[in-house]
Amino acid sequence: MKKEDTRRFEAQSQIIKALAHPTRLFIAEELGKGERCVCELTGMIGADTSTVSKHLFIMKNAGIIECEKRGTNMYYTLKMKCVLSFFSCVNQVLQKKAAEQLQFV
Amino acid sequence: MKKEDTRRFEAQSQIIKALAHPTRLFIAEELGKGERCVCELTGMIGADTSTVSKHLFIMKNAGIIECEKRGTNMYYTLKMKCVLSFFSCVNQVLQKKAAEQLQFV
DNA sequence: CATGATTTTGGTTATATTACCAAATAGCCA
DNA sequence: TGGCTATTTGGTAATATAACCAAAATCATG
Repeated sequence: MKKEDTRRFEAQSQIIKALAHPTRLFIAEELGKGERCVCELTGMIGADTSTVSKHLFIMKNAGIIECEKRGTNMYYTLKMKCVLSFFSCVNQVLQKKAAEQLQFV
Repeated sequence: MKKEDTRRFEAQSQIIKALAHPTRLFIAEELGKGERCVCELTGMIGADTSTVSKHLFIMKNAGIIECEKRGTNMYYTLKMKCVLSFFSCVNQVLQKKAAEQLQFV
């Protein structure tokens, strides 16, 4: 593999990693519905605020979401809506796995 | 977040994690072109055979690829072609990031 | 300015991931 | 069978992730 390809795959994997966590998938799906502040997300997720804040940082850093401060609140929005298209494929994989499991019953 | 949602997001993230590594992205892209045996992939990747084998296991376990043994070789194929659609979105994110970087020069 | 609310940052610990080496396994063929 | 090739599995060490708590930073408001 060429060095330039390695860099490309590293950059790509950084973005995919930014989605590869249950909490971050939830955030992506939730922000797909509209903007949310950290406290709203924290309430829904049920983790420490600092934990949620760090998840948001990872996603923002990857370029998936963006934020805007209004008052004391930080509002996050989904910048790259296309990541929502991941879900349909992922669910296809899950369905296929489930169907295959059934064959062995 | 409900318990059942948590399980769903965990299952989804397991699949996305199976793609969230440079080597595994390479494998996905390569298998998108056709079946490959472990030794072919190992040659292209330039890592230990056991390392590549473990990457393949993770992807197979996630339901993304499947394999078939012929002789002493194990041939892997991309089972869920839809994962290739991830790339287009990921590249959009990368392009947008690159474009934004340029603004600050 | 002091207070309270929201968010981020720093620090620590626990867990997960990854790479490599060595050894085991499986299949082919002389 | 014995040896050769391809692949997987087990073990270990290094690194990366992730959770929580505490503390700092930011902003509105009395």
